Amino acid sequence: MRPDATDALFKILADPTRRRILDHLAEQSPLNVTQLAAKFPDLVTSGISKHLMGLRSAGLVHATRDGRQQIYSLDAAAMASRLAPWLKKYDRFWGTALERLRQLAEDEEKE
Amino acid sequence: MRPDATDALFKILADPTRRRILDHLAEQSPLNVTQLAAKFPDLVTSGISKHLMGLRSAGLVHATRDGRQQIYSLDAAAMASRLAPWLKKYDRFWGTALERLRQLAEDEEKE
DNA sequence: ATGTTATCTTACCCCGTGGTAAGATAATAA
DNA sequence: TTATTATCTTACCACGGGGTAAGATAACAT
Repeated sequence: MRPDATDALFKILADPTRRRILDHLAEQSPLNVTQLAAKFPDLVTSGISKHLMGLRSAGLVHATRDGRQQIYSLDAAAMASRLAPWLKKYDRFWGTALERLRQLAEDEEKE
Repeated sequence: MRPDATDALFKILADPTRRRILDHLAEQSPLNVTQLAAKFPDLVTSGISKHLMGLRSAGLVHATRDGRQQIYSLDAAAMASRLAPWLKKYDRFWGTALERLRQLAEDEEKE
């Protein structure tokens, strides 16, 4: 009943805008708040900042300060380790799915 | 802006009760609605039914009818294939994380 | 046929939260 | 110092959605 770490992770990942922020940071890191906000023309900077605060307190990104700017980077290792316990529950089923995933990645590389 | 398949997936996975339903179905399938509802003493059957309908329309579980009972099973292959496109975006980062995941699974088997 | 059981449907409440706007804070510039 | 820029904070609104309760359906029992 009381929310655990996995609950917090999926709650954070539930929002499309936050996942898109992660996508952008995966493609290019680091970025400051205004650079990220520029990628979302129909959103306002404070909203992006709020999402980033959430992502940071969830530990999926980390921020360093340069002057007055907060510079965000993806923490992919943290993402993987937060996700692992949940994925592990279904190992029994998608042991083959991981193979398939690896295959997808290899197919991608060939293009 | 318009929601895509990944948005729908994470929206469905966002709710802790729905993930727990998936957990139960991973542990034991198939189960009918009342059997599943019995696992959630502080929730009412109609709520569980509603969640199951959501999971079914998201394609993560499938239901067969036996008399007047709807019998639900986990569709782990579907889960994996829905999750793969998103996971694939981060392959570059957690190529090693997949190894780590496999390692976790192997450690589990030893116990 | 009626009664009963299992599930779905509908309507409703209410809390959480994404989004915005405006003010506060902090750091650079002049 | 003052002005400006970048970010955070706060307050607020509005919508979505989880949860419940009660009614509707459908299938079996008698």
